[in-house]
Amino acid sequence: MDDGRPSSGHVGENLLFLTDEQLRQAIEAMFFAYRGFTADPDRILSDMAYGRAHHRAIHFINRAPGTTVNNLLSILGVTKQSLNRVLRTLIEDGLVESRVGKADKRERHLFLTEDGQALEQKLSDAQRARMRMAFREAGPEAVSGFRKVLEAMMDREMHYAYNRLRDTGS
Amino acid sequence: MDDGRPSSGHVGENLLFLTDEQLRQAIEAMFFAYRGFTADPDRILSDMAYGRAHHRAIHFINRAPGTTVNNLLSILGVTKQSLNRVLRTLIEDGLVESRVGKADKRERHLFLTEDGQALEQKLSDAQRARMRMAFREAGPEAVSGFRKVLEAMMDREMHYAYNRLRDTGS
DNA sequence: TTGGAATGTCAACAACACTGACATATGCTG
DNA sequence: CAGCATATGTCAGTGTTGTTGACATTCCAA
Repeated sequence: MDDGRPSSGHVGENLLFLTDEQLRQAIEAMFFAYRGFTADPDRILSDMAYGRAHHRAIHFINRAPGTTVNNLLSILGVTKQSLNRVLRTLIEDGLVESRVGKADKRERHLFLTEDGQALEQKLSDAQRARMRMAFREAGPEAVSGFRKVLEAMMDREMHYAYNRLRDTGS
Repeated sequence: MDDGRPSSGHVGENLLFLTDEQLRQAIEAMFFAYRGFTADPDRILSDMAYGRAHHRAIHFINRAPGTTVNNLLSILGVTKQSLNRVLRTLIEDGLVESRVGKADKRERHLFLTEDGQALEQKLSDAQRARMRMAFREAGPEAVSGFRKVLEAMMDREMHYAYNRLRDTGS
């Protein structure tokens, strides 16, 4: 293993990229890139009392305003206790509003307040700026490939969640 | 913002992909994909007393055998205290060996033991399997684009680290 | 010999995840 | 209505991973 030769026997032009070594480089690229991906928002958040978990909550509430706690839970893939800790501080600080559901009063629908939207802007501006630069540098065809690979890398349920957001988002 | 139109004024054919909405979708794709990316090793590690930090250390020690603690530190981007906690347990458990440097006896050179290599195999096999599937599904051109975008997304220093590993690795 | 670099260690702390248990309000169904 | 399920919130405890700050040791080099 890891001998730098293709993992399947035949060396076809369209199989060359599946070398174990190539795969490992891709794994490392993913690791380093994700660090860059989160670096800018992390910097902004560390000045406040918030962390990455707050960012994720804010992002998805902004993305799907009125979403329920349960829905957010399934998107974020954490326990309700973990999410609740984050949501509580965001609500206390007036960045998120929690409204009791009309149809089902057990549900809480989550919205960003003006302050919450302002922070979301600040965070996603930074993150988008980096993404935009990377996309410009890599070119349109690369971007399409980038998306394709990422989608293929997701777990099935996450892919569903991703598509649901896509459909309502744009 | 986020109105689904390009963020820059002019709508050229080669700028269309830079819509804020597109960027946001890419951000979410990155988030969901990274979860998938780490899911398999995380599952394996949770059965043992290890976590993601141990995986990273093992990965890069395997990648660059004999690397010094300081070098590993700069790659991983954590404090020496944080890394040391992880390394100590790995050494205690006989997965990593720390040898005093010949030229400079202050330095410790890190190697995986047989057990360490076995675990590394197990972890990276799982991670590569997912990556391989994603690559197969997306196709060679997509893979090239994927790599391009990831590289453009890294911080400068991380890009250097990445290239250093690339050069020695293959 | 003195200063600095590389490493290791101790202590305290914070963010973020987990499990388990329990409470409350609401909705649904028999 | 009674009973069960659902949605949410909360309390307590724990674990991993990160951080600072302080200090010791070892060794190289000027």
